[in-house]
Amino acid sequence: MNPFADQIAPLVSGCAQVLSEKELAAKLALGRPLRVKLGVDPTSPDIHLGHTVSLSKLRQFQEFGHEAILIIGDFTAMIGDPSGRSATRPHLNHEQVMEHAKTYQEQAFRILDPEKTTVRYNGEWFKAMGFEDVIRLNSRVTLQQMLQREDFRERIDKGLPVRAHEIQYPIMQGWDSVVIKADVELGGTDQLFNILVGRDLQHEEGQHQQVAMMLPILTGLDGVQKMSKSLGNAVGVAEAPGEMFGKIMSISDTQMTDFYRLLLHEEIDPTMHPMEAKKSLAERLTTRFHSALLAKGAREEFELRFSKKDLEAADLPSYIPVEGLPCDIVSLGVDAFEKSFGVKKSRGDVRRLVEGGSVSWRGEKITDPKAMLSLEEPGVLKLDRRNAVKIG
RNA sequence: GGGUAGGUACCGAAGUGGCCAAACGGGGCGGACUGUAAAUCCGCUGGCAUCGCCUUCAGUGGUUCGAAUCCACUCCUGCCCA
Repeated sequence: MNPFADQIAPLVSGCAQVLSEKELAAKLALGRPLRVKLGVDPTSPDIHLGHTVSLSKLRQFQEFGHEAILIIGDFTAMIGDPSGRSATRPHLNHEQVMEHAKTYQEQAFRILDPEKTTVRYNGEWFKAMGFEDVIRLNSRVTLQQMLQREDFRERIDKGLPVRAHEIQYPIMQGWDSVVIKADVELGGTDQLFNILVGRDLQHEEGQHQQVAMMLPILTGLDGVQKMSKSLGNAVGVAEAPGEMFGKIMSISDTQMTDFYRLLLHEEIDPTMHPMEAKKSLAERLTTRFHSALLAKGAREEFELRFSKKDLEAADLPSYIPVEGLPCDIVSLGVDAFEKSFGVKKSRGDVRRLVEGGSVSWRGEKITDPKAMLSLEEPGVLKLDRRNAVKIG
């Protein structure tokens, strides 16, 4: 009896596209564990919720007894995946990439089972290739194929540069599949092109072609672009419970549908108030990456601070001004941002916050940037929407 | 290699000798309203300081009382030709 035969439905569920289901069924019918590839490029040090969509699918394969191969693209990260990009990515050196790779792998294991995961760095084989090998590899694809990509086309139409190394990216990602003899490759829908190149190259090498399984792309906090750390719209899996909860609370109602589907694999209860549904979403996701206890705490803290607006009772960082600092509101604000939140603000930034009416001391709004605070009494200094500190 | 069009703040884009820290739009931030939602309205969006000062319009040097704007050279990009 083939242990994998009836896995097709659950494996395909949640995918945006599978090329093809028939091939997947055929592979499962072989009765052996499949080699399932997922590649991640450590272009930033953190994994975010967007990554977890495909990581979870890989996890599912693992649980079904297949072999999960996580490719850390230490070489490809230096080029940067051009998928969906309207500009060349900034070049990262190998040292930076390896630095990121460490935390990346650790964070990926918050979703994957480390025991059952094979981790491979693609520098392992790319570093060993000589120029001759590169040429040989390049001769397998045509320029026209590479230029079919929408993102390149768009750049060409707009007169923006497409650099020669960028077209190497899909070839490299494809070669990864050849090296590890992948049966299946997972990726976001934006990976379709890259994954198909993998199929072509496998075919050229006389291998069976991998099945492409594309997962939907999660939109970031801006509700427009895909979640990405470099776009500043991401929720990192390693973020503190409070941060995570708060960020999820800021998504729009329309986006919630996707978050529910892609991250919880369910539909929103239509009878639920949207805000309640969002709190529940935030709490469940925070539980997933931290714990039920911390998630509950984050929720309570959130309600206290933002719903009841009770800053006094909230658990705020306490702040002690540096010795000899003048007690005018701007100096204090700049120092507090830096000390308590690690955020560097210019005096102008803080002055604008004051003038904009976002700063308050002991519950009283301060709009005069020249105001002096007497710090004799303890109290709460509210700096902006989400940052406040306790003094004294 | 030749021709040609360009390089302005986070992005797009005006400005082509003084009124330019630089129009306008987007984005971002803040406020009001809310549910840290959406929509809407208002304000802010180089740095430091009380008029004011300082650093910015690819880079370097120059012309000028005065340059983002003119000149020279350099670097970078697109397009056309070879």
